[in-house]
Amino acid sequence: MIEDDVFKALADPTRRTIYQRLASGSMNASALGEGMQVSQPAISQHLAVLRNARLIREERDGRFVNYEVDPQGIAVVAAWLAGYRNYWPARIEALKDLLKDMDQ
Amino acid sequence: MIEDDVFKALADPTRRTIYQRLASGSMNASALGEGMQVSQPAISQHLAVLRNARLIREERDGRFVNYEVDPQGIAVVAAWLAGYRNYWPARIEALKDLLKDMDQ
DNA sequence: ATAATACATAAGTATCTGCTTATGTGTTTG
DNA sequence: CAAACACATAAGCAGATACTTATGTATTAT
Repeated sequence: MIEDDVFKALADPTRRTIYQRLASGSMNASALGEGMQVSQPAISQHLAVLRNARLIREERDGRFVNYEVDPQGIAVVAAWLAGYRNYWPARIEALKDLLKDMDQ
Repeated sequence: MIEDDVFKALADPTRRTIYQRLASGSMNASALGEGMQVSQPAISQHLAVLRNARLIREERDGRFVNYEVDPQGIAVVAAWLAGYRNYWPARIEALKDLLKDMDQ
């Protein structure tokens, strides 16, 4: 099930970091690895998990592989969340505050 | 980190089912277990994980423990998602369609 | 008081996960 | 062509996870 793949993919903090980086601009696998504390194969494996969940997609460019966000994956989260709309903080401002707090 | 707890908690399909049930009305642990394919201790353990992520909260009532949705947990997901607003399907109708598809 | 009920915790175990090093595949550069 | 590069895959392993059965702790019913 795709919903399961998406939530399992997002359960890992390293994958959420990768996703966040890609959301700020597509880049290749090596660029993604820079500054991260895991090996190249680990990044590659994480990318495979994210891709399988349709959270990202790839486009080969010679010996490079460019990765970018695939809206399909996050749409699953949005849809899931929409089912619990009653429980969201009512105002969007509250969300923005929460976001600010979460930037460490 | 609470974000990590939330996403890890939601990674398990049984826990998402429990959460869904609670979203449709608070109930005690035994009621939650009914119809599910896991043992009573398993349910209890899942509830502890959900509670630790602030996705649910409990209220003891004699020998019963009533569980209900805690908006704090899902607010974390909403906040996370808000950061990727660019990638959501633009119209809420698209979300509703997706939701319909996801009802098996 | 005794038994039953509601739930949590303990301990053990099979499976899953994320990581590593080693190696493979394809592409580009010198 | 040979070497370097970008990335994926294979294999192995330590730790996490989800489950089980057994037992513990309150609370309520008889």
